Amino acid sequence: MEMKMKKPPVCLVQIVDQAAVRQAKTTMLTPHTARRLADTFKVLGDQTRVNLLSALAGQELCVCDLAAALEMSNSAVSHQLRVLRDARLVKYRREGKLVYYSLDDQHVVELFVHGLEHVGHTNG
Amino acid sequence: MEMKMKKPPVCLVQIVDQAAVRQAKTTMLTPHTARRLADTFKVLGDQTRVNLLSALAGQELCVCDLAAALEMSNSAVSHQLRVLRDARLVKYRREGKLVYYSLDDQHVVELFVHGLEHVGHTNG
DNA sequence: TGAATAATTGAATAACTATTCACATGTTAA
DNA sequence: TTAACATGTGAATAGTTATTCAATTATTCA
Repeated sequence: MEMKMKKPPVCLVQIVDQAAVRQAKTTMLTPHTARRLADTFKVLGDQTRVNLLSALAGQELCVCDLAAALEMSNSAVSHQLRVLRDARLVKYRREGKLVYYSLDDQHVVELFVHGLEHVGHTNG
Repeated sequence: MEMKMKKPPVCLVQIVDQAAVRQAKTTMLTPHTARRLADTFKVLGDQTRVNLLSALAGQELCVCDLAAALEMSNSAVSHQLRVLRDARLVKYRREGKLVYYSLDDQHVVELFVHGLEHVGHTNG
């Protein structure tokens, strides 16, 4: 969760290893890339959205069925689906009164797999 | 323009496709796993922590050098390092007054790579 | 037309979180 | 002991967000 607080004064604490700091600044991601990467992970960092994505891993589902599967209100699900849409993680198609959502690509699944490896669980 | 009002039904879960909902419930992660996966991504979903991890990608660094590289206060860095430690994403070793942090394993780097693929894929 | 259903959305609110500040802890060296 | 320094931490604060509720939009069908 990013906060736009005013920038703190640069701390004038002593640097131990100037070369190491310079090296770190070269390996660090650019501010723009770091922000975008963090934003991507932030979207994945919510249980409801993880549930939505894993429910969509095998099939497309309409909003009300997603709500039933997650046992949540349609409104709450719809709000989170918008976040996933904005992050280009899911796509949707309308079919009459229903809107079917599905994963936008397989990257999410790979991210889940690697994340689960870190978690230390392989089930799910 | 006024809207005709209708009281919402008591049960607001209207299932369209029972079989699809059952199927979704089987593909969904367990609540415990979903929570842990979301927690992992949540830790990665912060620009400061992304910066810390990418700074540590090539070398170990002490707290004050990390603070210098990120141009943040030692306190703010220390707070976030604790989050990374609790998530077992970084490890540390004390050397006199200094505490050197490093990546706990290289799996974080892989997560970053896959996350960056998605970032590059979204193009905006 | 109008009613019914599915989905979306805006506002409000409560819960969460990243940073700052002040102080505490721990280490080294005199 | 004392000082100096690196790091850690609790509380306060302010920005953020997930959910609920109510209303709106969109589509189909009688």
